[in-house]
Amino acid sequence: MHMTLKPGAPTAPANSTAPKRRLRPAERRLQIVEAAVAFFAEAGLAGTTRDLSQRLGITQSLLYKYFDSKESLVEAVFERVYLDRLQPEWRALLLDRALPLRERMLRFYTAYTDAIFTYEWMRIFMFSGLAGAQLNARYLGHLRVAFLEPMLGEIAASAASARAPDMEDIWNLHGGIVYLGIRRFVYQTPTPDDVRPAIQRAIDRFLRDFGIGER
Amino acid sequence: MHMTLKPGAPTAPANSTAPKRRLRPAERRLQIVEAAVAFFAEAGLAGTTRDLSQRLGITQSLLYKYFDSKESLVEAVFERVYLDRLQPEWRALLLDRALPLRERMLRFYTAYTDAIFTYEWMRIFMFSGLAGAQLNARYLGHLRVAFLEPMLGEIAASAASARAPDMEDIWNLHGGIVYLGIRRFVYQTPTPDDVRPAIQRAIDRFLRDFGIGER
DNA sequence: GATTTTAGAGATCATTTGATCAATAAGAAA
DNA sequence: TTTCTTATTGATCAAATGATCTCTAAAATC
Repeated sequence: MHMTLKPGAPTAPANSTAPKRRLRPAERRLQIVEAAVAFFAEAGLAGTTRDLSQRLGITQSLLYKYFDSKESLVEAVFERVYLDRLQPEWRALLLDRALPLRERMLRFYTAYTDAIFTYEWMRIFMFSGLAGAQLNARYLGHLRVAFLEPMLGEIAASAASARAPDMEDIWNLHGGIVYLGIRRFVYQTPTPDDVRPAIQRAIDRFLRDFGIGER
Repeated sequence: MHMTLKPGAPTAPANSTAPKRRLRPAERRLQIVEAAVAFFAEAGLAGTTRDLSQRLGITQSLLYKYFDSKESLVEAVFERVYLDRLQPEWRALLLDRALPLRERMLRFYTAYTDAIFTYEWMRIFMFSGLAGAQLNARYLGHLRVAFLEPMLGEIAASAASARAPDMEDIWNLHGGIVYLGIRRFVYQTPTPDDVRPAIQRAIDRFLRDFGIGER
């Protein structure tokens, strides 16, 4: 018997509302990329072009009209998934001393987890990390410089106690929060529907430790 | 061009010290499983049997003398990787009130991260999680019942303040620590060589939050 | 040393899968 | 309506890959 260990095509109905019509290139391309995001998130980056095309209700060869290779399709998927997830204004939010630091961090992590706690993002990020894609390192570097380091600076500035956090403390806070998404979407283990209470407690715990009271 | 997105066989020298001799079945089987652990950790569970056999310096067909299918080989890999990682005595350690709680938690997480912060374990755990293997959920369930819930109980018992942690707080602590390994082995991003200081700070921060002083 | 057992190699099969290309028909242009 | 463009299909290729089978030679047994 010929067995493969890849997840393959999980029971996915071919687009049942099949108009079977010719689409304008731009539309079709977008449709393909969006389906590919969902498909690769589920099946992994080793998912086959045939399974993807079946899910779209188009022929496999049509994919090659829009992408030179599977690799370039995956690249388009990355672009689509990563693009515009990190909002530059979050930086201003974190630095806005008109707001209490706790409030700023709460808002930041609420917005951040709203953005990345999706089945597609979480899993594709993991898949690409495991595949050794440079993207992840760049993403985390950007995250650190644009948001986490400013956050660290603000906490240090507010810290009443002698102790101030270092970058590893920040990563610890960050990891504790992100782990919620990993449990939910990678390990597919039960997690609270609303993650905000857990996040709030994590942030409060963190700030309290550096002498920044809730009140 | 025929391109595949799988990591394939990363520049791995075929066992250069090739004695090329006949091994007794038990030895050969073990040799295969150990090589498979390293190989699948690197290439993912979709790595090919041919690449694995090449790395071992044996023929691909020989693998099938020892395993019915690739699937059963992967199962043997799981068994090898998961088996005996979690030491039952850690539970007794966590419950040993002769030791300060902080000390118990410190020792537990030192032992735990010593056990799982390896390239093989971290990556194979992620791969199998993404592949939808039930194993991960079972593992985490076991971890929770055997260690994390006892830990939660001990913290609640020691908590001076009115507030006591709930399971999500424990997962937050746990996630913050495990994230170190994810950064190192999955995202392959720089992390401190010695993780103990960061772990110590995370534990102290946690305990302090529930009124359990270091001193 | 002769005989038997079986670990291992090598060839090969059947699918799978990324990719290509000529033929077709849907829709726009005339 | 007719003509033209091109999105889409269907057939096909070549390489990759899990699996099987026969044969050989190393080691165990006598």
